[in-house]
Amino acid sequence: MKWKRTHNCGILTGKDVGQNVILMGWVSTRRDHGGIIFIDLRDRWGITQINIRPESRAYEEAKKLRNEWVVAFQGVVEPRPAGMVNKNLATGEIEVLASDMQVLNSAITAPFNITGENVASEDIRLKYRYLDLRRSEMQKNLILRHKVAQLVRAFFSEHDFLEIETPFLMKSTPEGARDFLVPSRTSRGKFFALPQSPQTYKQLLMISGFDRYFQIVRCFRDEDLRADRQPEFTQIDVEMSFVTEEDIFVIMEGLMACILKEILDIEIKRPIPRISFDDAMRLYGTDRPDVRYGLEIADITEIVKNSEFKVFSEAAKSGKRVAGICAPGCANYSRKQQDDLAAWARQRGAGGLAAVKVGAGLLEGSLAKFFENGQSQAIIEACAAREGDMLFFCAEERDLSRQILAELRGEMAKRLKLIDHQKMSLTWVVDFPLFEWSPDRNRYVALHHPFTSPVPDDEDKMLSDPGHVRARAYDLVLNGLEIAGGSIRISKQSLQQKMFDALGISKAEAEQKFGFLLEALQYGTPPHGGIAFGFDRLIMILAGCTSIRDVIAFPKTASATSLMDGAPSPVDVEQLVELGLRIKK
RNA sequence: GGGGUCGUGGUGCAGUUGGUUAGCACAUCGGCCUGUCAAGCCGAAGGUCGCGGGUUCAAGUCCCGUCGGCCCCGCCA
Repeated sequence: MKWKRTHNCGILTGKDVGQNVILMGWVSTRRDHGGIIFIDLRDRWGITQINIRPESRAYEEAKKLRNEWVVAFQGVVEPRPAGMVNKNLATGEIEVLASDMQVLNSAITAPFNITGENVASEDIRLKYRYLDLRRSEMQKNLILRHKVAQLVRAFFSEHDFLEIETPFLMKSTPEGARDFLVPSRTSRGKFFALPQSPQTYKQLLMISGFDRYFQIVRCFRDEDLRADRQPEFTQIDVEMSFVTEEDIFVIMEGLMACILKEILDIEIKRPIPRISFDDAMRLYGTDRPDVRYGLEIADITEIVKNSEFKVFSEAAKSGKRVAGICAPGCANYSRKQQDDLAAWARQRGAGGLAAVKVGAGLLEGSLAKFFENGQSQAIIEACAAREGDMLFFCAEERDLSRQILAELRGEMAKRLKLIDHQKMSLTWVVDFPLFEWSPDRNRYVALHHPFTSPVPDDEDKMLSDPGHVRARAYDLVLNGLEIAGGSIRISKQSLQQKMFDALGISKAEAEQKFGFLLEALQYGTPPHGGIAFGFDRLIMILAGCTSIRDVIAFPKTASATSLMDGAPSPVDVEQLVELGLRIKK
């Protein structure tokens, strides 16, 4: 490389006209007119049009240029002729009239188009991820990711937080997700685990006195993948001492306000609304409600218990819930549309889906005759329905009812185009249960994690009535996606021990697995709590993507492999021998 | 572990109820062209339809299996 670059490809504008410049980048497109040749030269800052005329010293060489070759151009910034300005380009007012050129590297033909429409399928993109990342969309996403990371660091730093790194090689702990294990060479037969989150470390940092900690940190969970779940992902991890929920909410609301303002220029209203877990489940059927639209669930079990409509009354009497949503203005739904929706619900495990039209103050249609006027009116009132609406009900066990209606809400919102995609709706979900019954393990498990503090009033129920103990836990939900979750932690050793008891973890096991924490808690632990954001998910939403793979530079496939480098892969026998491992056939 | 869906030249797609030489766009190569910006025009090369088996006179098209991508359930404190 004989030359030194003077400018990047996204910066030159009309005010630079006349300057002699040297640009370097990739050939994005070439337009060879036989005489004049145009090259769109691309780097991560943008695209600049290079104009190569037959009289230029670069001309003969430029005829050989192909897409994705790496080249340097020397030339003068010139204004484009009248009417030739490209408004789609930041540099569209100018072009560089090339006087000389150097090919820095040629390129073989790319396996897919890097510029233009015609986006390759995802497996090809993943195999050639380094080329996929040249596409402007991917560049935009990773630049956005960087910007948010910097905002987060600046925000926390300004609020007196310290970024402290914690180990990736740690002790495997029970509970929670499956660990990724790393065999130890020096302690043969023993294993490290990669952190599912730095949970215990950040609590220990609080004990150490590092009040106000944060970290943008990789976490690892060996569980099956989803569009919003990767085996390694990034959290914004936060912990504070001498705080209550309110202190944490205030800081996190400040962070979200800052990010949404800086990135999307959206002002959010603070405080962010809160909803209890119970209310969320009752009104939305899920603990992460999308509140960009209404369509709240109405429970009419008690109203229809004594109705003539056997499907409802018998279900109600047998303990099932009869509940539904009101679809505004859908009274004109055809028989076929109703049947399709019922089939859709049956596919999800429902027995069926009853559709009832709302007329002037009374229900209408084939089911209406089963309800007395009083019942009819009560149903309309419970659903806050108006004439011209359509009510959809199912009669199922509580959990299935919630699950189906939660999905139905989403489906109807989509069909009725009730979702404002510009909108960012944040909600705190609070008052989670501390425990959840696990039929698999035949015991209660921690809904959040075993270090979550119970609500003080409920402490005495931890062993006698675990199902009704509330947790000092909270989630932050953005447009129906959980983007953060946290809690006030247990800071007393005795309460932590009680927690393990309630979880059916023996003294011996607790000592073996969490002994270090139980011991540490006795050395003067401040009350503390925190939260962790799913950084990838947050970026995904801000970028308007539907998969976190699109905001991660080198993601894994749904089966947790890397198509680019072929990981995971077999290793040499020698490596296994060193570790004292043998592969079972 | 289960369910769904996709798999056709380098890439993205089309291929009717199974039936003559598998189409189109972009990319590639060659030619023409001095103002384009997804340049244009002319021409060429390139696929046996993920893989294996089966049904049939005949399969890209039907069936079974298998591999891979994606989505969902389980799982994810």
